[in-house]
Amino acid sequence: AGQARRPPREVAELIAARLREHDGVATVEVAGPGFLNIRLAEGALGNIARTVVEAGSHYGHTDTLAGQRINLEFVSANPTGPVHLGSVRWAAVGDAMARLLLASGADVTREYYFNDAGAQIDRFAESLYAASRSEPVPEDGYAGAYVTEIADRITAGHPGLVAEPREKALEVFRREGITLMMDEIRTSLERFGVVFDVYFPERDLHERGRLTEAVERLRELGHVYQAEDAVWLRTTDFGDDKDRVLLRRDGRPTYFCADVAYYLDKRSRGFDRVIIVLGADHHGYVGRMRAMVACFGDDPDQTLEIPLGQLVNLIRDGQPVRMSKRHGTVVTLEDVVEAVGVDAARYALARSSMDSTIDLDVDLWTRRSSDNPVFYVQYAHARLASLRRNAVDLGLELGDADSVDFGLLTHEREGDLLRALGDFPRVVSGAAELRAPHRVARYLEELAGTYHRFYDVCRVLPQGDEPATPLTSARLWLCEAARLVLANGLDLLGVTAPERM
RNA sequence: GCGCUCGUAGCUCAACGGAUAGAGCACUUGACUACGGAUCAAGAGGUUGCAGGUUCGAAUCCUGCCGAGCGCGCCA
Repeated sequence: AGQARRPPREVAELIAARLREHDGVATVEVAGPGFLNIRLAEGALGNIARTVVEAGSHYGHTDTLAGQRINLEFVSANPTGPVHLGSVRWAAVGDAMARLLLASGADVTREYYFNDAGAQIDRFAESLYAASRSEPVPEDGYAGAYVTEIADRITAGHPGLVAEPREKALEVFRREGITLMMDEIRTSLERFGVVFDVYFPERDLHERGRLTEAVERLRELGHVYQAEDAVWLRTTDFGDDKDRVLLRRDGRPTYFCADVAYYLDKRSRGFDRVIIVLGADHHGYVGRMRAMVACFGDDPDQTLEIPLGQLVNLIRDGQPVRMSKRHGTVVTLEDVVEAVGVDAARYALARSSMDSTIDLDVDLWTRRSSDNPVFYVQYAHARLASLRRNAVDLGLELGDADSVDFGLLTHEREGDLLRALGDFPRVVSGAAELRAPHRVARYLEELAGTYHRFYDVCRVLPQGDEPATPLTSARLWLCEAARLVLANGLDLLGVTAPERM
């Protein structure tokens, strides 16, 4: 309407007139501010069932993001402790996002950046060292049972380590500690169904001289200057609040400097879009990252995307579980899985928009009833799987699509279900473009409801001695289509679609 | 102090500037010789934190205020 400079309703009338000429369109009416309500001819929707079943596990896939090479970084928790509750949300959401992008045709690499260099690793090594000698946790050190556990494992593997001089022992604790911690993180993520294509160690950037290269590149581009004996990047040229130090007075690079090199590395690997999923507590980082990207001559709107997500509270017995890194009382990925299971955890964390803070109520998500949304959806799938088993027992198979009359699916509830199934590909591509996996979850909840309402009034299998009819066949196809969409949708969220519950 | 994010039914949360703001739970009333009742039907429940503004149209965009969370190191 903006282009045509005509009132929306008038434009709608013009389009409506054209649509009415098509076969298969029964009526078109203009409603509200300019909506087109298109009613298809009786039975025209039925073919959706055939389309879905024939596409199978591929139904919902599109090529809307074809050709995009995306590097999707998420979790990236420091290898100084187990993955904690905050990061679990990004594991669930990030992985679902990856699946959505893949389903939309993008070329996606899931990436985990682990900071195995820097001060926090020194503190971790010192904490392990202290634990091995039963000394108190050092200032700013890491507490918690896992520290002692890992220290014990390292000393067990290195007899005589206790007798080594401090510096030498620290080196062993550092090296082994990172390895053991990363293994543990990787294992727990895999148990959560999240597998990264690349685990990228920060140390690689340092060892290959990538930081120096990045600084030199920026210097050539004229964005670097020297002040107060340090080397700075003039990020304020591109909207940052203040300029940022790349190399400290003593010549050592900052954490930000490593991130600059890391970005450059991703670009050099051929990614045209870099997505980094972060918690809202890192929002202060966005400005300098965008500015840095602009310094390289890239358009931050095109190549860098940093979806920020709000935090999660774990609720047990109606009370938020307090976390304290200092006291080592953190809720870990393992704790979450133990409390509610992988399916419920992944679903619960992915079903809300990233920008709302969520409460993960253990009591709710472990309930085996319809208050629990993941159960409601999985139940619908199990019910359909059961129906399919019953059909097979009666000797009824789907058979050849050409012998099925899909035009028989004219009941109002069949229409509702068919329309919902037909929406799925758009829901998926829309969720992918908006980086909003929760839209898939909401859609599935609605689809489950639509299916239950259909099932309540439309008998599928013959009762008693009744023979199967052409309508039986058509409805079996419809049910299989519904089952497939539920399964495909759950899979996009990394949640299983059970045959029985 | 400056900045970012959030504020929607009793609760947990949806809503790509568009139709009468929607689901589930909880509550009320119905449907059980049931293809899985772990379901379905109906009802009730809202000044979208408050006040202005932009727009044909605002929960959505802009300004101010209130409230909550989080940032503001040559830490990572």
